[in-house]
Amino acid sequence: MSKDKSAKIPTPQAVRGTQDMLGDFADRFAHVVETFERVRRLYGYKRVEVPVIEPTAVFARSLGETTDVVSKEMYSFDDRGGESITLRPEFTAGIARAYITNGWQQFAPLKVATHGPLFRYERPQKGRYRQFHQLDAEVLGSDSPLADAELLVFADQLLKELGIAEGVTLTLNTLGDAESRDAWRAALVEHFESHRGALSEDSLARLDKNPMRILDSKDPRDRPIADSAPDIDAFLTAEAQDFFGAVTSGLDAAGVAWERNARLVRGLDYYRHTAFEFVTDRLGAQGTVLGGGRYDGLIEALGGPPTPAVGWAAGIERLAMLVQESGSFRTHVPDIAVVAENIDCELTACSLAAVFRRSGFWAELVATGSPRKRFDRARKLDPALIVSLDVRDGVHTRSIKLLDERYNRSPAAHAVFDSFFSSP
RNA sequence: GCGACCAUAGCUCAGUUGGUUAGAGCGCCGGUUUGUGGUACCGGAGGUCGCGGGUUCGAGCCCCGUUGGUCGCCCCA
Repeated sequence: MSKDKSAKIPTPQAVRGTQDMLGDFADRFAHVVETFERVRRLYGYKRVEVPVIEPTAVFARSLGETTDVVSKEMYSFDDRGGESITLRPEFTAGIARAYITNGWQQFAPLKVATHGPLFRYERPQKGRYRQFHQLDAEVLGSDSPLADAELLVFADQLLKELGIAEGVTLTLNTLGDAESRDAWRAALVEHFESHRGALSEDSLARLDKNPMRILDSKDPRDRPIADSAPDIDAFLTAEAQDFFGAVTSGLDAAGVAWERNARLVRGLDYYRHTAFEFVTDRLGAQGTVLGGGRYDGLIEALGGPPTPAVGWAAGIERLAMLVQESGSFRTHVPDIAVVAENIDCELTACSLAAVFRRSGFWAELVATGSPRKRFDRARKLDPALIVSLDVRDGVHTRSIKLLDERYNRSPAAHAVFDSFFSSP
């Protein structure tokens, strides 16, 4: 063997913006997914699975004119057949594609839910990763405002059951129908053009590319101009007004609190009517916990029949961080620690631990290292019950002690323990 | 793509105006307290000070570059 340290094999690093999860955080992550799976069933959302990879066209089409996003922020590559493939940066486009190519129109209106990894080539920061994970819920083929309302009530219940609704606000806006939206957009452009000289450099660029985005600019120079810009309300058609009214009435009827945010916009043209975000100030610059809206124009943009649809997505990592902060999720600890305090007890302890496990208890066996320190190490596992096996002066001893008074399976564990030592 | 801050033991960090052999706590391993106990004490293993250059008699410390991380901007489907 070489003693030359320079010959040491370098360990490859994790890909930038990806993360490894262990223990508590991974448990919280799973808890978020499990809660989502439970609640979506209460609302009758079918489970749907779509590929992680799609032809690049699926996302390029759905993202339309925002060329920066398509060209710079997607993980795309050519496969061996020369086809351009993209790792999904969102769920909606893939689900819309599946809806069209599988003829799921026959099930409309179709309520579906899924979760899994997504990929975006962005600069990592708090709550923002290159591989991240989302929960997703969509209703395809319904033009009813009650579909929007139900989707939001679902989201609200999810956050409440996760115990993180405190400090999270549902902010809501309408983008109107195509006619309303176009009229509003034109009025905004006119307003911003008239204040062109006072806008920030960033917003001047937005004025050409995506003028509605000036409304939520963070630059203090833009705020007065953005705040004095016209709201969409004056441009809403009667139908659009009724639609928004029906959504908010549905929310009120279901007891879901909401706030109007007339500055909440969506950059893409296929978004219509409802736009919403559940926001918090506890996640740094990434304040959106769950967001979505109605995208009546998307499926048509992908070459399908005109199909109204509405949906939302939520970042699992962000939800897991909020779960951590709220302390609403208890760390998993073992039911029982079985300690062999003497070498002659190790096999018995091993056998007893196996019996506990077969009886449905999470049992940890502590039978290595210094015998004198095993009990202390077992205590540090924070089990509900602790079982000690020892040999004192040649006599085998055993004890089982309850450490967590709230633990309700203690009698069952005692029964297993007694039975183990009374059987021949 | 832009900016700020950071990088020392497995983890969290200290390390003075640049000055002998780089430290602590936690964790890990072993031993002692012949004990129903999360204690205390003793000992041990573990470090290319992110990497590469430079300045200097001398660099963990100063300078340049680089890589990575964090946070923010842009973007946000």
